[in-house]
Amino acid sequence: MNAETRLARIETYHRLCREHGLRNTIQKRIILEAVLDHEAHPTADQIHELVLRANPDVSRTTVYRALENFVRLGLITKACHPGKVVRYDRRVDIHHHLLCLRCNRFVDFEDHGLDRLEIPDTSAVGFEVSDFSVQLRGICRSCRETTRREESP
Amino acid sequence: MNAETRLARIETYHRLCREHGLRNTIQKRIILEAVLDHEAHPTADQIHELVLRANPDVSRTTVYRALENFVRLGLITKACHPGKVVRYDRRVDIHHHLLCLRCNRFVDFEDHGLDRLEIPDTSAVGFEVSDFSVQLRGICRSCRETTRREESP
DNA sequence: TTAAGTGCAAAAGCTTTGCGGGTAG
DNA sequence: CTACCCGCAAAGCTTTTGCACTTAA
Repeated sequence: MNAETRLARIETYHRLCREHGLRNTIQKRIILEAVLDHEAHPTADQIHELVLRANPDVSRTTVYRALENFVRLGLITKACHPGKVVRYDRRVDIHHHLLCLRCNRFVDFEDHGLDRLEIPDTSAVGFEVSDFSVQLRGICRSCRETTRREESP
Repeated sequence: MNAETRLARIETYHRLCREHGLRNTIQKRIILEAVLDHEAHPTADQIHELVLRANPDVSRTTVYRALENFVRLGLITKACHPGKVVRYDRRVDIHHHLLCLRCNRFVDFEDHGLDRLEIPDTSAVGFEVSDFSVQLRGICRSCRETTRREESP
């Protein structure tokens, strides 16, 4: 995430705090920065670990609370994946994902063709769609290489 | 799920058991049928509840083990969603999802236009894509109605 | 016969909650 | 000042594991 986008997001955070009567505490600020600096799709606990480097006194509970807060404000999102632990995502714009069916690796994938996908009519089911994302499933490079090595030893 | 598809899946299960040297036990059979009969995206615990109706002696542990087994065999899949609990899906064919950003409702969505999406080139990242799915995010009917009621009381 | 599968109990891991005290606005 | 927020400890869920016993093939 480039410095400009990062700064803009932090400004948005301050604005949303003012608008919603929320407090801008040291802890929340550190937690937000930790998510923004994490490229992958971190769990609350992974964020907590990062946060501890900046301030060893921030509790796990506060991290859980702040992250849910940020999601509600639309500052970050939750990643949609098949695992059993919540993962957060600093990205709020349209992007897509690759999922490895063997090792569950879950990474971002950029493609302008996919971005231009035409959203179908969902009025029949009463849904008002605002956003979408394509998930591509398959086998990642390292898993394919592992398979090849096993098959021809 | 129509009776024909259901039967075919159970036959596939028997074939996969033979091919992999796995046993066809009463428990696994009941658990498989419970997933096939569940239209939504059930958790392991929801499946366990259903299973208990058919046989009150099947343990939760066995349900967890069997479901992971079925996923590995490709008999069922795991649903990709933002929650903190694993959800299973009896569907293994191409289909799409609607996610309500307010209440987290997560439902299937059929659209042949989306089915024909052209899979982009992922060779640069080393992924071999076999499958895809589109997730449409927005607000569901009942959440929109709740909002409207709150705004104009 | 024998390796896969099962149930139980216990452990492990993730997330939320209640509460007393702290602090930003 | 006061409403929001914090840290702690404890509870609440979900999921996995070790082990002795059972059973399908």
